[in-house]
Amino acid sequence: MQLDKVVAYHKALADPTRIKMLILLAEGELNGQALAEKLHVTPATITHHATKLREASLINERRDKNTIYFSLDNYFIKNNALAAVRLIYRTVEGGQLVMDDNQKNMAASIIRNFIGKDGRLKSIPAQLKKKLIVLEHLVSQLEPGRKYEEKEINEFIKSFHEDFATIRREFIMHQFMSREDQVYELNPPEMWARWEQLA
Amino acid sequence: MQLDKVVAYHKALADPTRIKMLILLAEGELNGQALAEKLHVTPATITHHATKLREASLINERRDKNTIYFSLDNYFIKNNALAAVRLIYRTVEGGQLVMDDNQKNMAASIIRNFIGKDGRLKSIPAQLKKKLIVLEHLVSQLEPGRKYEEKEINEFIKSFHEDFATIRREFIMHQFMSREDQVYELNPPEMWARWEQLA
DNA sequence: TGATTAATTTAACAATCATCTAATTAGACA
DNA sequence: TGTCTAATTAGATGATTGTTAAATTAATCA
Repeated sequence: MQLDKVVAYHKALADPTRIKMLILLAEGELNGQALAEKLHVTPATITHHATKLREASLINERRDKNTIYFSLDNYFIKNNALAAVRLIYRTVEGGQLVMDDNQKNMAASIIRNFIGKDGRLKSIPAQLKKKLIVLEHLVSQLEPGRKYEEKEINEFIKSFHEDFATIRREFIMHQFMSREDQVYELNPPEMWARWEQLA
Repeated sequence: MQLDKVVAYHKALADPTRIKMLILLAEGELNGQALAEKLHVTPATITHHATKLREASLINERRDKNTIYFSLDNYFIKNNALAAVRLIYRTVEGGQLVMDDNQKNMAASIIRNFIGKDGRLKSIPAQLKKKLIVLEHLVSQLEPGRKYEEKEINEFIKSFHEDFATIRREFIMHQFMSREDQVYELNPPEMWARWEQLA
């Protein structure tokens, strides 16, 4: 995850014509001339941009007779999306956050304070740092990648605390989860709000 | 169209010096000269890059005496990281309506007319079509799925125009947002009032 | 083979960009 | 007031970039 690769990825996406190419290709593969026509540029321009996208591994090509069809490389597009965030915050190693022992102890003690022996949340911490620690603790018990209905999320939260509306809103607000069309999903840990350097 | 926003975000991250600035700031706030020293560039260069990062909302500033301390805007950094991916793949599933170039140009020119170089709204268009274009432009800068308190919405609007009450009412009237129990939320774009076929 | 079609390369252009030096602004403080 | 100090601006320079028209390559097919 070196700096140059991250820069290259963002350079590739830092042009409106190239993004439009990718949007078009998301609906299916297209050849150079078709792209040129739809975007009102010349084929030479498409070649130029295709080269940059290919260098960043964002597209693949397939040859049929003498026309070349471009298609998305979904793997690279999606996997580099968070590369910059990872690099900047450099907190992640194999999906898990790197904390020093001090921080681990501090988090454990706060969780002990706010989570009862029955596993339920005694109260919602008012202090931001403590709140983030507790929210992270809760959200870690959700399944990554699974889609949850709002009702399921409510039930999940209610097994910890009555005020599911507030906590659900906090999940979204601090990027622990995202919602799209009534469907909730856990965000990758890179996106979670961090508490480590808060006072 | 949020394409511009996505491009701006990736442009901001498409330079090694800027990424290094963000990496340094992830460990804590720093002033311009400290950054200049650590990166072996002149303070003028830092100012230059800070301007770009600020325009993309990736950093915040705090003044103490005559020193300005930069810090990360974690919210914007993390929330834009997936913006490109969402934009590229959304068109497929959403079956979103696509504007033709005429309409794009018309919208761009109206936005140019009513939004100053500082990003603020010069006046509220009287003509419905123009008003919808401008409202859509404003509302596109809100985060889908996030719940906003009325105070937050007011602040958001005030960063564009003094008359937040009128504009907030327009947001509701044209279904850009909905309000429930004092909590505001962006509606899905399918609900937004459309201007495309107005005279 | 020659004709056709798609893609690439080349050369050129204007625009943008990163960086520097030097000059200027804006606050702080004595 | 005048002197620091930090930041910004202005102007210049060299590099990179997006785009095009024109020439060229590569593959197909009659």
